[in-house]
Amino acid sequence: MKMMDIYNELLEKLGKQKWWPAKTPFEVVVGAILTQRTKWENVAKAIHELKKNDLLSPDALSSVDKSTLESLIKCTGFYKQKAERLQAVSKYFAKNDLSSLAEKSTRALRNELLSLKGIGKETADSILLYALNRSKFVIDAYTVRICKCLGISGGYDHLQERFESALPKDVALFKEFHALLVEYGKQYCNKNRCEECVLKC
DNA sequence: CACCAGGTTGACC
DNA sequence: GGTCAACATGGT
Repeated sequence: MKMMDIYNELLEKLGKQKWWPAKTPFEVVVGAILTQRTKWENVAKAIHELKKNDLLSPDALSSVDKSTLESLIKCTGFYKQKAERLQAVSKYFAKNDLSSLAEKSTRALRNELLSLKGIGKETADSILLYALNRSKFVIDAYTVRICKCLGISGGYDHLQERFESALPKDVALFKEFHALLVEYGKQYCNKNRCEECVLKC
């Protein structure tokens, strides 16, 4: 099955997902950290709390009292390390505004993001794709599961290379495809009901 | 009560 | 190179 066929199957079944649900690039960054191993529903609550307290900017978030931040994001779990990571990442985005980031290569940006504590490959690529509009394909746990069902095995780098080399370098396509994989995974790839899979796994 | 959720890290082999 | 527990809350 070709990558584009998989995309079209998912799109037909689920419709456009229109990710990422965020108003600003920095909101994507915050969401990307908070959603690690956490349901989006809880992340949305936390982001709402941050907005209510005018903390959804790099300057505000990096200078807010840490225990205050912890209490606001508690519902996302791992709240102590996430508070620390959010502040480290906020300092980076306070120092490097969007126009200065726009001048860097995707490779350089990715390495800088990966050097920050709390940003691994998936979070870095989510930020690159959904906040900075770079054509990096995001691989998550659902993508790995679905690919395994389809007979495509391998780790993060291998799968990412498979998607990126098989697809046109279209940012909108990358965004929608990843969103579809996650949504499909949530609905059909929970351990007990693989049989409803339209991908014939 | 057990298990999972849009991962990352550091320790250990 | 790979594997593994720890991180913590909230929902089913």
